[in-house]
Amino acid sequence: MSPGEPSLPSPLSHRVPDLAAMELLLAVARLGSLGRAAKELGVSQPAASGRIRSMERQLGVTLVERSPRGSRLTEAGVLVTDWSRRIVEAAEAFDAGARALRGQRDSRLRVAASMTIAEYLLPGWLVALQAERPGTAVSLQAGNSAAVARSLLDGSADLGFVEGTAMPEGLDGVVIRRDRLVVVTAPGHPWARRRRPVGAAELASTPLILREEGSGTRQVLDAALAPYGGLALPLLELSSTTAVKAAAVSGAGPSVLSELAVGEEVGARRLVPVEVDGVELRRDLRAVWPVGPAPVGPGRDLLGLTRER
Amino acid sequence: MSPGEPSLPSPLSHRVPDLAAMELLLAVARLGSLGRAAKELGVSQPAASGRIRSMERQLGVTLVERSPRGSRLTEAGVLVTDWSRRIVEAAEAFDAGARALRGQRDSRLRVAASMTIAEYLLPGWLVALQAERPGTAVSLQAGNSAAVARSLLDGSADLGFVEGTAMPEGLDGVVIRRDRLVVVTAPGHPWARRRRPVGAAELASTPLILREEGSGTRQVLDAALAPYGGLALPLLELSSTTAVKAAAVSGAGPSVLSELAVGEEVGARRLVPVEVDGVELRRDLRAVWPVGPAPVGPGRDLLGLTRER
DNA sequence: CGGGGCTCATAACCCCAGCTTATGTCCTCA
DNA sequence: TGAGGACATAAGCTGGGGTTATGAGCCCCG
Repeated sequence: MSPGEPSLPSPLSHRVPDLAAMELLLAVARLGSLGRAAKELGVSQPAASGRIRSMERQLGVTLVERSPRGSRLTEAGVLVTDWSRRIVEAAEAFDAGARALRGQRDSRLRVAASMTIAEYLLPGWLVALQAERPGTAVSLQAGNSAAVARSLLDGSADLGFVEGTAMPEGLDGVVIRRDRLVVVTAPGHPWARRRRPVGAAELASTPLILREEGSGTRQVLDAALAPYGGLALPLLELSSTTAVKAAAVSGAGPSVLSELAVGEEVGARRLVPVEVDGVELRRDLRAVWPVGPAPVGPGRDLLGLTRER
Repeated sequence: MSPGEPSLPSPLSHRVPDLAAMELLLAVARLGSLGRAAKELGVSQPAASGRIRSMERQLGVTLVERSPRGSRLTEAGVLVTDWSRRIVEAAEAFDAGARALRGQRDSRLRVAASMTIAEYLLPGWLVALQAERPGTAVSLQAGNSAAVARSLLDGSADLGFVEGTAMPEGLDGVVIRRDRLVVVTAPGHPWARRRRPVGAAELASTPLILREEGSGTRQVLDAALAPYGGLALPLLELSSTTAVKAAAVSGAGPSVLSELAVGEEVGARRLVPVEVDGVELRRDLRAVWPVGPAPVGPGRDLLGLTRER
């Protein structure tokens, strides 16, 4: 009952239907019939009927109106179907990523990417690539900028993606996007309610939750704060973006993260962005390849999908 | 093999681990130990170990390094964990929505909302509200503007959300957001490759995939096109946003939809936005309540979460 | 009007994925 | 050297979800 509690009372998966049920519901919505949906998913009609029924029981809401000449979604069914679609689409991104991670050596396109890009952008690109060029096999290797450069130079990757200010030796590339670092706090933190932006000097003198020294994010931050009293002050030093986010959400203090990394959290108000004045916290995201002509074939296709908007 | 094929060869759910496994993986990442993660989710340690192992088998990738003093994620594990988090977060939104849909009559806050808002915005708000005010019971009733107004006036709802140009009789409210309608086509359509924006007259004279007459989207479009040769021309008239999107994705023709509705599709390049010149396709999203003072208590809390940015 | 051809539901059976408990091994630390 | 934590292995049970077979409404058409 105390408001500051972690409050994890729940095995979420017990209250939410599984992916198969959601796929089935989407198929029913699209095809207008349990039987046809069942056939499309390769199960028997009674199985489909039962699955939908148990989903309705679990949710406590009627989803489809069954009639002797087909099934239509109820109003609630339309909502549940749309919410399900979100989950299924996230699952498609997962699948595209996982498939690339499994990474057959004979893939038509071998990609090497920095963690941030592999985490937040690449799965979406892969889904789009799959839609545009079905059957293109892509493999993914994630690592820091140095590892990406190495893979490209020794021929074990065809196309790379890196973030950071400098362009690695021996590579050509293009900027595909600009990333902004944002200062975030838990909603309870005083900075979350501030009217006036936080100044650069104040930011430089406030202990922050940060990635360890040497990370791309940290480098950009240190460079930006150098004119205002030296390097960023660490309150906590953690080794992964996820850990940093978790600490920030739990209210341990303010943090600085890529806007790519905090999109979801900001949307759900688990984190609040804090305006900052007088510091430019931007960095380029680049597609890179060994010095020479730009990639052709599937690499070129993927490259075409990476531009913002 | 033909590129235009529907190409649904797959029961996605067979290739993607289930939610329980993903929750478990997130817990392992956070807690650094299979045993502790198992305890948190209320299962035995061997169950957790087996689950992770079968997820690794399914994905063909090692996710955690097990050692006699704990478990750490591998590089691939970090990626998979992050991709899983996306899905779990979508599932949280689903859960929040479903819970509201189940709608106990004794809920502290009874919300009535138009379909578009209930589909695309409300679940996120409910997740945020839950984070901010744990335990607030919310019920949801979805319908068109008239139904929302009725619910508010007869006292069966406390707070409403509607889209559209006019403010319903007998209600007070505030604009919480502006929605833009966008013209979209499948990537293969000629408009997707156009350099010059489509003109208003051209839009008015092109048959479009549309919601049925009387829908909010249709009204805005008709009003905007009135000066340029009358009402919008229907190529197909469908009864749900989902059906319209599906038709547009399949390449049946251009369509006009809320940018809320097409965000995912545009991100994954299943749909391409087409620039339009000379038409203002905007509408207001409003929070509404019976004439009188603005809501207090949980209604006020929710209202505070609905402002953009 | 009577018979396909849809729809969905019910019934009876079956199987295996995944859980539990009990125990073993390995490492670390006091 | 012994206690404690973390993971693995083994054996046994259970039930959710699948299957086939069949029945019952509704529609249309000859």
